[in-house]
Amino acid sequence: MTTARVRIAPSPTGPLHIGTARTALFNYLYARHVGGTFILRLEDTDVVRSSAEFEADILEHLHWLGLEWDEGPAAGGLPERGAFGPYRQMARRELYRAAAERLLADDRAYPCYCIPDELDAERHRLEAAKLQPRYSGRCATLTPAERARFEAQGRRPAIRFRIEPGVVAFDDMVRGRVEIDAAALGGDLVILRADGTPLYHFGVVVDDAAMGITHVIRGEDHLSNTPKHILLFRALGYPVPVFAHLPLILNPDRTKMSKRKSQTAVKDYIAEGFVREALVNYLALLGWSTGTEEEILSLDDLVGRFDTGAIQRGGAVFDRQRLEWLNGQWIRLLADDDLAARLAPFLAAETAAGRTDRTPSPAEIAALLPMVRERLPVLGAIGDLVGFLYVEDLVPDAALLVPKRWDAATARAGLMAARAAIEGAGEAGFTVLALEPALRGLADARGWKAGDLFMAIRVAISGRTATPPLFESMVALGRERTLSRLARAVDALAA
RNA sequence: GCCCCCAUCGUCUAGAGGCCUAGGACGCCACCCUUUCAAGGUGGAGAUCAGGGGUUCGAAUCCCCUUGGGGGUACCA
Repeated sequence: MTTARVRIAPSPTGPLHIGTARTALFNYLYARHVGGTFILRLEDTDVVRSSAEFEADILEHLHWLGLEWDEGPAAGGLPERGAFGPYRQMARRELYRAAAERLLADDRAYPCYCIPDELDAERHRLEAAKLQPRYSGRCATLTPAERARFEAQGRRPAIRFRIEPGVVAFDDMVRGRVEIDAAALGGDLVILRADGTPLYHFGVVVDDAAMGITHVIRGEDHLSNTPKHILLFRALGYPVPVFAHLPLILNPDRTKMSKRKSQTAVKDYIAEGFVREALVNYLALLGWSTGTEEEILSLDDLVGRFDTGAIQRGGAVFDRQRLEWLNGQWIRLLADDDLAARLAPFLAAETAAGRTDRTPSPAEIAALLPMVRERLPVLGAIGDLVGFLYVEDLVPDAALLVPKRWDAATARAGLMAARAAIEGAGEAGFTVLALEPALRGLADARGWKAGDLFMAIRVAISGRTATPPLFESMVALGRERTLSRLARAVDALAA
């Protein structure tokens, strides 16, 4: 056991993002590996973009991934957990206000009456002149009389933190020593808006301190901002946590992964039928490796092997193909009843979408498993694989019914003979074991290649050229329907 | 522009001075297996370790420069 406390602090301004999920995962792995505490905090101070729906999506999917937090807000009917709450920033406004007051009292901060338009204009002027945009400090030295005049005009001040000159250095767990000159920070920093809500940089620091966060593990996009946080921690008299900046997950063009260029919502991966084990496994190995050649690793395996020293420094391109491969691996490892249960909603969705006429029962799904398990890169592929079993009317394409080496007449004769053989074999002969030798024997007797006969039958019963194994498929379809589909295919070829 | 970070096969990575004629995985290509599709098996192509200087008996590994890429630079997070 250690007293390490780490957190994931998402903003509910969008559905759970793959990048947030990965950061959450690394925090979780670190916490569990060292026996520390994993905390969830919602940074909902961007009132305009935040929503309850997004918050629910984030919580639901972190939970879905298995990243259970030890402390976090009340949600979904469950009570708040942890002694450091509340865990939503909008409920902590008094803390920020009080912290800002302290900085004001110490003259480490001052009220700023500049209005956004003025600041924008100023910034654009500097950018146009190829100069570093930075706050002029115009309000840094206002006299009480000047402040009173602004107040009299009805201006409500934001609070700015004074950035003192000097070099800020820290030892990052993944990058080593990082030094940044405070002069590069853009001047005095707004920490509180006029309406009293904190800006990100301030909220994080006040909360991380108040919640006793010991290790801040986050994306590299925060690296340059870290000195601001360190300065704030110091000004407030708080201990500075240890930082670890993770490499970014990248679009194929190597820019920061974005909704615009990649599929970023975890829920969209779930909808396609990626399983949590694969997503977790894949995300963990994006930017980190065990140093061994193991690659199929459960969440528990990952916890046991996690080591911040092995975290990669360069960004990692998100490779969907590799994710799919891992997903297939995990699907193969699932227990029968587990896989069946996860498949059920996808089969129901096929019916809901009108692609099938009915949804198989749990018993039917269980029977399907051996023939589909190794053919599913994602659970959502189940419809394409077995949908033909659950449609009423199947009209096969006459052209597909004729195998490459055959002509239509042969196909018709083959299907008629096959139907007769199957019908003649009766109920007792309609098993996987009996069907194969019967139909193979038929092909031999007629001088056909078994594969051609099988292909014609396959298309007749399924409408497709790629299906699960034929005899299993026929049995799953049932004798009556197999016979009628064969008859129908014969008719289709006669026309 | 300025600041910071990064740099091994297309992609994810192993490699922490000699074990590297650079290993594995995904993807790709063959072949095997095979009733199709998968899965599986075997093999192959694929990286002058971004380039250039050093240091060293010896460098993918250490240092410097260059180049390239990324991130940051808000009263967004």
